[in-house]
Amino acid sequence: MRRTTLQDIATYVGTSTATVSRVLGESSYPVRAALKEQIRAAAEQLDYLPNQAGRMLKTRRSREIGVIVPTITNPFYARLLLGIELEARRHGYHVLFCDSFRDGITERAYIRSLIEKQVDGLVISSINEDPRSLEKASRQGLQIVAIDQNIDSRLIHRVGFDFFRAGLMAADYLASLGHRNIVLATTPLTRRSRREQLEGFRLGLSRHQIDWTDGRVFIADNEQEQESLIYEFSAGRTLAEQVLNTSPRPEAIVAVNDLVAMSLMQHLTAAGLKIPADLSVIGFDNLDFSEMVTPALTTIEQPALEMGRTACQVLLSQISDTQLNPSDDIEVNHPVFTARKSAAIALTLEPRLVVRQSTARAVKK
Amino acid sequence: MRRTTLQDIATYVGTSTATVSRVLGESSYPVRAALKEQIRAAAEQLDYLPNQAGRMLKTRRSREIGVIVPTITNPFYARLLLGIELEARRHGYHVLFCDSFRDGITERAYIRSLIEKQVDGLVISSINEDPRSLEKASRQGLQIVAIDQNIDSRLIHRVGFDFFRAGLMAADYLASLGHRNIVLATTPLTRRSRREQLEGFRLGLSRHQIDWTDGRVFIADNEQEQESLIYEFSAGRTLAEQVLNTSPRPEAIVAVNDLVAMSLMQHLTAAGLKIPADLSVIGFDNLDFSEMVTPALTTIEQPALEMGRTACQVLLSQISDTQLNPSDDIEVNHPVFTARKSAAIALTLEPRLVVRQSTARAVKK
DNA sequence: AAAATAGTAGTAATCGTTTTCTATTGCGGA
DNA sequence: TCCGCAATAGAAAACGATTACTACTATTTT
Repeated sequence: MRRTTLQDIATYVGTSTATVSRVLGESSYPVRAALKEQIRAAAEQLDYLPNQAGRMLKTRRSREIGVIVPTITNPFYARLLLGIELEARRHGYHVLFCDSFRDGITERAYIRSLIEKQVDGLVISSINEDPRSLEKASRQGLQIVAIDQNIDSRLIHRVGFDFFRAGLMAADYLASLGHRNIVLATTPLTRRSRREQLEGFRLGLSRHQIDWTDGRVFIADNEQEQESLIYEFSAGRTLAEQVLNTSPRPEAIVAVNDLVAMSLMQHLTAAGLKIPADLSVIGFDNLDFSEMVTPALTTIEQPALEMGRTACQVLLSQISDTQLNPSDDIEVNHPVFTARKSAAIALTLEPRLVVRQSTARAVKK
Repeated sequence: MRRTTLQDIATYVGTSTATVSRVLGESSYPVRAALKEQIRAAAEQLDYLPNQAGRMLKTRRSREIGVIVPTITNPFYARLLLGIELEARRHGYHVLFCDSFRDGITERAYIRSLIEKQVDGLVISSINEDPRSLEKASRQGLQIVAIDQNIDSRLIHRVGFDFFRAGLMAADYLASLGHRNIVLATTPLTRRSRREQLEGFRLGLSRHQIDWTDGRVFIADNEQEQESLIYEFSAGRTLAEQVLNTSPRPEAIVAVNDLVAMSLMQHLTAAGLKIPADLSVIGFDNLDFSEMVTPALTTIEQPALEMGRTACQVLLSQISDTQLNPSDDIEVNHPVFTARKSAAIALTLEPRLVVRQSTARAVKK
């Protein structure tokens, strides 16, 4: 049951571990062709698989990156993870996956644990506003890319999304359809991205001379509820109630993301409202599911897969940078990308409006 | 930038690595209380985090388990992964996540790579029918739990689902609503689970004296298409076309899973059919999304979260079994569970019918 | 009073790699 | 003929943790 080691092969062939390592590790160090063959054959014969723990200890690289997301049951993050994984695999890296379950303590424990595992880098959608725990990790030599959020720190790289512009676009679009009584329905504004979205939303309204009042933002405060594993679905229900209890009833709703939008529509429809005739709804993300619901959801796309890919590219480019390994350069496919030595990289992806059936022109009164 | 090691702490305090290791590792070996304190303080001071590579090499355990699924963008697998992770975390284990992208080669490469990483165990929803690559891994000392499928092997543990019974229930339910022209719409029958589902479906029909013909099974053969990352959505479109081109048109459809069902409904509705008035549809899985679509989907629940949890419990129980570590016994919450030494464990979860709005009584003619 | 034992700490071996030395050839050029 | 260098290979020293030994006290036990 003991696994085959380099030593086993060396003994089997009658050579030393040094030579075996050189052959199997494709080193440029010269070894007699015949011996090479013998060693390869023996490795095959004995089902040799290198023990990464040993290699890792010596080389100080694990070829693993950690990924921390708030909830994998949100398809947005599932897709993000896929993008990261696809790119990681392309470069021979593995993904250590962690679901923080939207809990700061769990998140910090994971960061710590990932450092112990010697991951070469970390992609995180952090739920902590405070960058200190990340900066500490960064000072331990860990390369970090924050994703889907904006963190202020010279140590942390960022692949973000223009939430402000997204909020602006949503408000602008609804206003341009003639709606005036437009509201924002959101989960608590604990993440900066949500606050930016709100600011964009406000600017959008003001551009159309729509007055701001605090009544324009509905917040679901059932962050803790676990009745559905997708907590946005509970939030959507709560928000639907709030909307129904408000008079005059809003004509158009900007939902903080597609999941909330879907749930909102479900409950509003159940209460007898016709969407988009009675009420327009717009979401953010453009999940695969958003065109499966009825009516198909109008939304602002946030390209999860591309975001994951890009984040991973940035991370790997920085890792090979740090480790001075010029052999395999990682190319980052982003126009704005410029690798500056020892400065945090920040990329921003642009929102795109996807019009479907959940929004309609305001009816003239 | 160099990380703190045990040696650094030892030097700092003026003691040996042995003592430091004993203190920080909470060993039962006695160490003077004062010294203990000093060491702990120094560890804190120097931001010490143990290097798992070193530990792993010596202890031969990584406290990592690998998870391989076919596509994380399918919420069923996302949820399964969550269940596994939740349970793993509870026991101090980490998850190395791998998406095989429904590709056998990739899957095998991952298995190999996971062994190299010294994972203590593996949970896999394998897309390879042939258990040999898994058995080989098992012979390398890896504990393996196959999930969401049935694999024939004395070496591989299983946490499955009664697909046969599920297929039976679906057929039975539709027939009991008075439908006679019932069909099965599925992706290719490359997985055993699908074939079992089909067999259950056949038996269900025969119990209601409904004749079998090959025309009762529709297969979408666009497994390769990547137009949507959720390939079931393309499959659903293809199947919808097949259904629309068939005459007489089926009265009721059993879809191979909820994703296919959703897509089917979307395209059939787009073609002008009313569901469930013109046609009943039933799915499998009971995704969170299945009640968000219109009409809300009737389906047979396959409890993904519980399945993930159970699989992880089984795996961990076997790991601590192998490693003769009786300290932390893992409890498997399943009635049928019996830990038999050196025999594969097999658990089966039972299907449950969830009735919603996509199915209705047949209209009398 | 001698011997066994509990408490405490350090030395050194070990896990499986990689890599730096050190050594031994044989060969071409001076 | 001698020197330097390329080709080839093994010995041994890392990497950072754990742990089996060894060793020295200070008690207990007999």
